[in-house]
Amino acid sequence: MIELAVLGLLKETDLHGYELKKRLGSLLGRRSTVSFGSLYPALSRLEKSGAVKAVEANVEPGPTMPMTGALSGEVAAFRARLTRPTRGLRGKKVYGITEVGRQRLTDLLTEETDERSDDRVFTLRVAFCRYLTPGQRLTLFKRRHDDLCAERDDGDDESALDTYLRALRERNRRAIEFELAWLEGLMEQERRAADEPIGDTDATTQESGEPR
Amino acid sequence: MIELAVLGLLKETDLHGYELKKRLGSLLGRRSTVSFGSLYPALSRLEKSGAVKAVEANVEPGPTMPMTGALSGEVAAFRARLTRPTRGLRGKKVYGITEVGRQRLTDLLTEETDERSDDRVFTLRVAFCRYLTPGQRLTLFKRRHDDLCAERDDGDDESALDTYLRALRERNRRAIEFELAWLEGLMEQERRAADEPIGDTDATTQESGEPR
DNA sequence: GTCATCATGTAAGCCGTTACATGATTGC
DNA sequence: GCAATCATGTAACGGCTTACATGATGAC
Repeated sequence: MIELAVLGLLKETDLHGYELKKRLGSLLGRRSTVSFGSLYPALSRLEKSGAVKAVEANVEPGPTMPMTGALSGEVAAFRARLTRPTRGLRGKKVYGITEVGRQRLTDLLTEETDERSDDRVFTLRVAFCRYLTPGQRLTLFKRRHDDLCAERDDGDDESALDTYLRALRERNRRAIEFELAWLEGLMEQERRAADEPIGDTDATTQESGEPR
Repeated sequence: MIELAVLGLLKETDLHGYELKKRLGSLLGRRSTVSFGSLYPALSRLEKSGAVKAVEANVEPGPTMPMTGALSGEVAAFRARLTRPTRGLRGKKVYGITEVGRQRLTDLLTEETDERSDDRVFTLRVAFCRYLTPGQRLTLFKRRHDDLCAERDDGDDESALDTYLRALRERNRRAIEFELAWLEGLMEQERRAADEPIGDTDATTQESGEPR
């Protein structure tokens, strides 16, 4: 789950941990944001497994001090030797995704998961599904659709429930119905896109990962 | 979360672990059902803390064999000595809630929780809110309402999202709106019930826990 | 007599959290 | 110089899962 989130965000652009957490927060909403205590260890794991690597912080030389003459080069080299090589000016450690990471991301996005694996995983998959092919997207939506149908057609006891249990059932039923309709919209859109393969509406996202 | 579920179910009637799991499954739907590996240890913890205790399995003597004469009593006593006292005929260990447990349940139902504590906790609270006073119920609903409002009024960036991120935002916004309406219905109902204190619609559930 | 189901439990491990510790940079 | 924010990390722990081990009962 956290790996999926990190790789998905890093595929778009290089980022450091702190920024990663902020983006994750705005992606998932205040509820269900990850903590530093799980984010940093996750980054270490991903680095160890070769899915991401620390990259030179891309400091645009724009508003840097003019740095008069030959000495400035020496100073920069000295500072570079002091701080660890992949740390930016403010101790930042910027990560980028690798080829291994890209492959891993695709796996995480398409892998078949155990029916009731956290809604957040599905949400993240949709959030990053622009990195999938139309066919893979359809599969993703279809699987969710089937799961929801199974849940809907499941517990219809209706056996003497009190007011609140009935209210809960009703809420659940309608929430499922709503998401099914939403999914059907997405699937329809996907099929339409497949039908007109020339003037597609969203060509920019296809393989847009800038190769570093 | 699991404690809340167990205590809530046991308040209605004594149950053994296996049955508890089944009821929990139908209460929460196939997604998010708990496993034995967490249920049994949870029961042990609750027993250790005095919130539940093993009770004599209430075997209705209905379809028991006639048991001729004085010997049958001896046999029954022998079997009772063999199996541990609180185990039923089939190795079942039936639990009942204690006074401590009832207090703990009320705490778990009314306790203020950290904004984003699993939706399942809220669902369980509603499922068992018949054990609360109308005022406590209103508080429960109101808090949820406020949390959802905060989430809704939160991230409205709208800054160049792709199709899928926009779809996700829209789904989220509408799901929140829907649940807010649902909550408002529940709150209205609660207030109406408070206004007509005589001919209330659901009197049976008020303090219906049979004292063992 | 054997298979499915009922029933309870333990062990290992994953994934995440909170709390703590540290330090750099910016704004006042 | 001090506080707020940015930034990274570690340690301890919680809660839940899977996989495993065990055994009773009922149906056929």
